[in-house]
Amino acid sequence: MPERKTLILETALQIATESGVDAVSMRSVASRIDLTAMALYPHVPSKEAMLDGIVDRLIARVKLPSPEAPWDERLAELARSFRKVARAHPSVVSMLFTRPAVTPDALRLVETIYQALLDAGVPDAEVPRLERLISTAIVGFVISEAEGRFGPGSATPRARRALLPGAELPAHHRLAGQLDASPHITAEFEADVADLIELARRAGRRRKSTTS
Amino acid sequence: MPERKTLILETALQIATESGVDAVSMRSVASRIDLTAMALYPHVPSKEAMLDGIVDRLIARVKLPSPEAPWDERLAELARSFRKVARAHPSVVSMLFTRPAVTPDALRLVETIYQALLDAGVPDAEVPRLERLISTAIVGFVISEAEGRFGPGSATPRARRALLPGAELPAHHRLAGQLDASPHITAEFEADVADLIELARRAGRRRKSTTS
DNA sequence: ACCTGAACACCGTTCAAGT
DNA sequence: ACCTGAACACCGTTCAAGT
Repeated sequence: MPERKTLILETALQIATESGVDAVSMRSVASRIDLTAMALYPHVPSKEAMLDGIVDRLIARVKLPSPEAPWDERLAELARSFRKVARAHPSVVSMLFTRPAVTPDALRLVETIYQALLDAGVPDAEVPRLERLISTAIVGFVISEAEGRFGPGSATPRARRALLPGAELPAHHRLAGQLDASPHITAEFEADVADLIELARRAGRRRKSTTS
Repeated sequence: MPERKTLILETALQIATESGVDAVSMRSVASRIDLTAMALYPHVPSKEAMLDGIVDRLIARVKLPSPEAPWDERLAELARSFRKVARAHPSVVSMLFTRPAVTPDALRLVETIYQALLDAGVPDAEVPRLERLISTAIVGFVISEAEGRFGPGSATPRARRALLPGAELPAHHRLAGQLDASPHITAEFEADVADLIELARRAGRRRKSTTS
């Protein structure tokens, strides 16, 4: 019987991907599978639940890294495949913080990160915090990318600077050269991932040096 | 003439804070200041613009740190005062990623971070990326906190684990003791901020060791 | 210029009715 | 059990009309 529910949620994900989350309505989803809006209610109790379900379907698409790889490679691979899924469904990504999925698939993602951090030698007491920091930074990056928060966006860096007198923005002006160049976003993602892995590595080393 | 616009946006922020973003409508905002919904349009071109404006008003509340403090203290203070504002308006916080403010106040926040990173000795070429990483992690934390993504939330850690057979979740079970204890969220925030500052410090040292 | 009230084309959801 | 169609109480926004 979960077949019907999955069909509804996949249809909702499809509409969100094509036309944005705002285009998802009980009526629009129902009509695509030749039903009326009210026919959805036995399977999905509310629109809120439908939006939660869209996020679930997105999470389910993320590929887990091979458990044989070294811990830092596992973290990097997970981050990359997460970003890949996100880039395929940009308008859905903004719901990742506000509708945290509590599903087996979501749990497996967290388990993968916990395991990597343990293998890095991070003390048990620090693992949950580091998992939250890393996943928050990765999800935040991916949302920012999807929403165009990076890149010029609506206002070019130059136009932005013009909002305030130059005297108030010495750092912006010193960095004008960097800011006006459009950033290589994949390189930036890799550098962020490397920095986060470095934090984990340091947390692992701290333990070892205390232990030995 | 911007008085009227500010009144409208502050009213919208007030309603969002009291009753959630969903309670903000052209009609609800207008009626609180004894107008009809249509009377808002000369000042706010659309509801989307009104939601953008709510975020602007939130950003405007963030206190900047004293420029005399050491760079790492400035970063930590900015993060803390940002979190303080966010905690006072939890339901508004989720819009921070999706509606990035492009206003003088928002610009001053970024300028403060740029300046701190430059003072830390971070090479010009790395400052924009580190600013984005730090602000993404901080905003992500604050959204997660506001949305209850940390803390037990809807499903307790124990209930979460029950979604999958134990054999699939060795790390979760090893960490059960940590996970079942409710995290001290302010301490976690401080630890995250310290880790992010540490990344900046290392980026600064890397430069110095190359230079000398 | 600023505001109103009616109207339009949507919503999510409830409910009585059908098969 | 599953689905429908009408209805309710909302939306954002347009438009003609008022002052």
